[in-house]
Amino acid sequence: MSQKHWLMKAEPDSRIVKGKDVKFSVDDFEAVKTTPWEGVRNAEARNLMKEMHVGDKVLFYHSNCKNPGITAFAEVSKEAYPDYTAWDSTHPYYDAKTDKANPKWYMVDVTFVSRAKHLVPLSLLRTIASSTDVPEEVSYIGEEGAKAIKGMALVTRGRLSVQRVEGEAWKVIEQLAERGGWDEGGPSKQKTKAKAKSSARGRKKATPKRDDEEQKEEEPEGSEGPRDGVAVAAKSAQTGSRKRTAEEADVV
DNA sequence: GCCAACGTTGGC
DNA sequence: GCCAACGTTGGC
Repeated sequence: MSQKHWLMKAEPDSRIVKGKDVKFSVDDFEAVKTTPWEGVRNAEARNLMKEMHVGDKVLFYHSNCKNPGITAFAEVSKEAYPDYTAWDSTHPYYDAKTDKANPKWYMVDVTFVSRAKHLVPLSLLRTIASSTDVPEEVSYIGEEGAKAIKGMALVTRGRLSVQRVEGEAWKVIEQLAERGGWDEGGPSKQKTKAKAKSSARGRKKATPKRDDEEQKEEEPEGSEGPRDGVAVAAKSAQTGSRKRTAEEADVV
């Protein structure tokens, strides 16, 4: 398998951008199952999406929230195609500088696969990355595993919203998500509050919307509508990019 | 094409 | 809500 691995960020908390809520949590994701990863407005993140193939595996990451970390596993279900939200002036990530004849921004479709049994917090990954010895509570990942974590873009360059993940690191994340072992009630914690959110009025976000108006049946409230989740990605998307690196930037 | 100013991401 | 890191923009 030439299958590759990736990590994509989304924001689980409500945040209104241009009148629309860009929230897209793991609950939203699980509810819609498949979503266009709209809104990425960063060249490097966009280039990485263009490299994706159907079946590639994706780590779903909660960003800009109380307990940032990996919350689910997903996979690419449609290869890169133009991100039509760039031409929608009402969209939070409208880009007036692009035109349909020459698409600048692209997105892929991503499909939910499963939840991480244990949310794998960024704080844990950082701890592993900064420790000379493998933290005892996750000793099962071994030194090699710890080494793989140290090389993750998530740890070495936080701001990229779409990142490549090496096979070794993927395996370690799987182990961590499956076995846990650290104090999940710690600094931020996440565990228990799991459900309840998505149900909140069923907002899903990005469904199959196309630019006309999608089907958002409910929600009369107007602007801050529920869906659009992926925008998150978008936002963060603009972050990362290359500056000094170029290491993974070779993407182009 | 360098670099300072500015804007944004996103952890804490 | 603060602010550090870092990407982007634009003057020169």
